[in-house]
Amino acid sequence: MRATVPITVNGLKTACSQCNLVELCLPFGMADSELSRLDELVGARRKVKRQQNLYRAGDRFEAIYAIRAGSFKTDVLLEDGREQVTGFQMTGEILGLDGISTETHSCNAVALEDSEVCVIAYDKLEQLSHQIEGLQLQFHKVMSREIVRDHGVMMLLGSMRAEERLAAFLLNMSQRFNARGFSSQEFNLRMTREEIGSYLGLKLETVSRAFSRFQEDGLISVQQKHVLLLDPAGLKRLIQHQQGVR
Amino acid sequence: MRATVPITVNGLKTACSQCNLVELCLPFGMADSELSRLDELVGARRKVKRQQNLYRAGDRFEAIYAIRAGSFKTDVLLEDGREQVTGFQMTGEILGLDGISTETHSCNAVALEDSEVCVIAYDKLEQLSHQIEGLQLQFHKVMSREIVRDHGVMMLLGSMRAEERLAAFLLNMSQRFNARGFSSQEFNLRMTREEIGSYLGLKLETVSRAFSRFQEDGLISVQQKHVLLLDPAGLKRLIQHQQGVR
DNA sequence: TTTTTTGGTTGACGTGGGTCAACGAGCTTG
DNA sequence: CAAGCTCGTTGACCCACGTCAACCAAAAAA
Repeated sequence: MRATVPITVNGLKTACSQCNLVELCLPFGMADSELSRLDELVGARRKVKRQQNLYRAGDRFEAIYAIRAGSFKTDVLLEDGREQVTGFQMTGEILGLDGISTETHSCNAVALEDSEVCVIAYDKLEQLSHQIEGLQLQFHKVMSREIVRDHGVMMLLGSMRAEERLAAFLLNMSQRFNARGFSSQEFNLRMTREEIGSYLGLKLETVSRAFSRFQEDGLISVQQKHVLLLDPAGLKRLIQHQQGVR
Repeated sequence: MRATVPITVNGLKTACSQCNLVELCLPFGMADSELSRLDELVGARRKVKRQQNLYRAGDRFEAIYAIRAGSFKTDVLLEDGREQVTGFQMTGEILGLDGISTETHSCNAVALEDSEVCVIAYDKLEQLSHQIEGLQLQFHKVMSREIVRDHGVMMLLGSMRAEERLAAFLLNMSQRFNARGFSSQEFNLRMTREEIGSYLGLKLETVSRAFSRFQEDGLISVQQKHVLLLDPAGLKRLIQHQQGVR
């Protein structure tokens, strides 16, 4: 079998070996020799405009997606209309893993801004995992990381008070922006207060008040979606020393 | 390579092909021809007494575990002592997936009763997944199912009120007992009110009060850990129609 | 530019569930 | 079988966060 370099709709090569996100994405930690073989994995890129769905709960599962540009939220809806945001995803992160188990997506993925993803056909991934030593392990690590992340969110939702939740959220965003070469102290959130609230199990008013409180206390400076972390250590202390409600 | 039948400490064969839990466990859905090859996967069984740890956060990750008998809880601890139970596991379910990502376990697994697990060396699983067609897919499905389950817990913690959470918990237990050939209406819980509370993001008093309320309303009959679901449909309605707090 | 819409902030007030405390029922251990 | 546990139940009280509502800023539309 020969690896062919796939061509996308917009005529750009979608080669993992040439992507600057390797460090963050599925191929992380793979040997160069293996990496070049990966190029046949990514079929095409797909653009998703702000507010559009990459996939919806109920859609047949066929591929997973690596975010090349932009960001997403995933959420679950209850029959009665209640929404729970289950995560926010940034470049290099993988979307769609929820679909493997039942071959049907179980949540919605919505672009928070105009974004672009690499489409990774799942059957091809399965095949290549059999052949490329490192790919299987990496993929397992990606899934496992998602499980660990989810446990962190459960901790947050189950055992922390409002301000602790927001502090944890801000520190997490900071760390992820930093990993992508952006400032860890200053960044623009892509989601609304309501979406943050849904993720943190709080109402938007509570999120807004917590932001204001942090600003009063000199921990951060906020203006709409623009956040400046003035005292990250202070935020960390907030999480560790404050005793929980539950 | 020849498959050898491994012998455990207690002299019993640990063969997936002869295990009555195949329907629920990792081998689910695999062809008979593939199944027999699986027997070399399970190294040994390990007994874990009530209250003992199968593994702890920080332990080096080497194996995943399939529950042969008994049940477990997994939890995460915060520096300040707060505990969040992230799940309860029953026979046929897989423990330890959290360890793959960092090669270190990120949570604790504690037996809720005297239990026994099949030890599946992870490196062997990786190898065999390369060779056995169906094993890789099944393993991916198991991990994906865990992710979907976690999203369900987030929904519960983030968007439901106390009674809804307990109703969802009871229905989930009921369904899982049923899948194991036990009554879906009558069962004995293995965990304390405090552990249920930690899982549901509630205090034990709140859990206890919700149990009492359900009994008053004729939805269930409880006596300590013994539960009888008198009106499962009523519990379901409670989740769907009650409007959430958040 | 003005108008409209969407998102964010803030205040006043209400309540679900947390806190604290007493008590009782099973289990275990001597 | 008493003594000491652990676990579960229930009541009284309280507070963190939800609810409702007014208002403002930014962004989008006209």
